[in-house]
Amino acid sequence: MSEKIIEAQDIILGRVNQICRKLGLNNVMAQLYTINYLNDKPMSLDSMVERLKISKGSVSVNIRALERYGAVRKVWVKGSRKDYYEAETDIIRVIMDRVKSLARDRISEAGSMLTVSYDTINNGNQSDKEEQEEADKFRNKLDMLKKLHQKAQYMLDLLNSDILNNMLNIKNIKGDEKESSAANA
Amino acid sequence: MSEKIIEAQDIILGRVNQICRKLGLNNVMAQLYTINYLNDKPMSLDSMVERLKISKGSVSVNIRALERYGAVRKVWVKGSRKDYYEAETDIIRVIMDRVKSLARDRISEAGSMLTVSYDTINNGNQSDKEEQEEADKFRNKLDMLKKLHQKAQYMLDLLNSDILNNMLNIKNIKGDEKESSAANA
DNA sequence: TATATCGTTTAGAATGTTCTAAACGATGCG
DNA sequence: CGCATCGTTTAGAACATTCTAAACGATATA
Repeated sequence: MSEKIIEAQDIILGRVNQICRKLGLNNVMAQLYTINYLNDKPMSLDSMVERLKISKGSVSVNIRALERYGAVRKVWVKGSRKDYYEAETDIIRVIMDRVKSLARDRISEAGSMLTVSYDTINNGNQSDKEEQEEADKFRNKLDMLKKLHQKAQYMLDLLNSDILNNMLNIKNIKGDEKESSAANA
Repeated sequence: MSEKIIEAQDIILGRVNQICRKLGLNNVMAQLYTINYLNDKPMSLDSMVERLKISKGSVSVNIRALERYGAVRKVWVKGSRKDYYEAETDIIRVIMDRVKSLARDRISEAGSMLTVSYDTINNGNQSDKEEQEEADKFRNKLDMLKKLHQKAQYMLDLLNSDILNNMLNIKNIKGDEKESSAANA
């Protein structure tokens, strides 16, 4: 690969690194995805090691995580018994799938948490009037959280709906200069 | 505060901790926000220290970060010269503001990154035909990223639009049992 | 079967982060 | 003033993570 291309790619890799730092994401995974996305040919583990200058063990672990998330695919290359990978080019889908998966788990966990917390506060035999008042106020807070929980569930349903997905796919972007139909070669 | 309430709150605090672990968020900030949200009265630094069993320095730093993000407010309490805080109860707004702020910065940075990468690849005088072909393929990838960048900008505009915000506020939740008007005491 | 070439696993080093205790500066109050 | 009570800052300890090199196991090939 030419020096110019490597230089231009490294600019992107550097930015990816910064983004991961800021957002608390796994840098190796992000960079692995990036080079697979930018490269035209499927890449072997060794070529990724060479490209990013990291250990093979790290590549092995993180590329499989990417595969699990549907971000890269293992592809067969004739005449080689190495593993080759290529990136799923629909980045938005990759991200949305991950976000939805995380959100679904969190919402589910929050639901059972609320149940347990309700039970705990209700199983008390408050003799004191002061304490009873406190408990009522806390129950009000739990009710607010319950509403929030339902709203989160609603938002997740929205993410899963066709409406949003169609918007993200079909909607033409301002300044697209009539080349959208010619671009899908 | 009664034991029952503390127990019920701790269930929530435990879950908050797990969520932070999974999503790579700052646990102290999240727990500080949580107790301020759950408590009816504004809290002093000392009461937060006592409640979460963490150092005052940590509370000091993190509560100010929360204040900067608009998640808590400093409030005046008569007859005390301590600082008291109370939580902004519109959690969705707090989260959305933070997400939008992060997204805006990342999108802006990505834009300049693409410019630099374009410049780098274009400033080469490719004599080799092979290299020129490689460069063209790479430019195609950059074009794809440019499209993605525009789409991200479009999504951010959508987040800032009234449409989405109205949906999140007005839309009644399924199973709301006609109590929505009576609830805002 | 012996050997070479893969990908995977893992112990421990290197690195980052998060927390606390103590020092510090500021401010109110007698 | 001098003391007491705040919130803030910081050096370093405690903790968690990420990475690597090397050992390992599996598989193809001769």
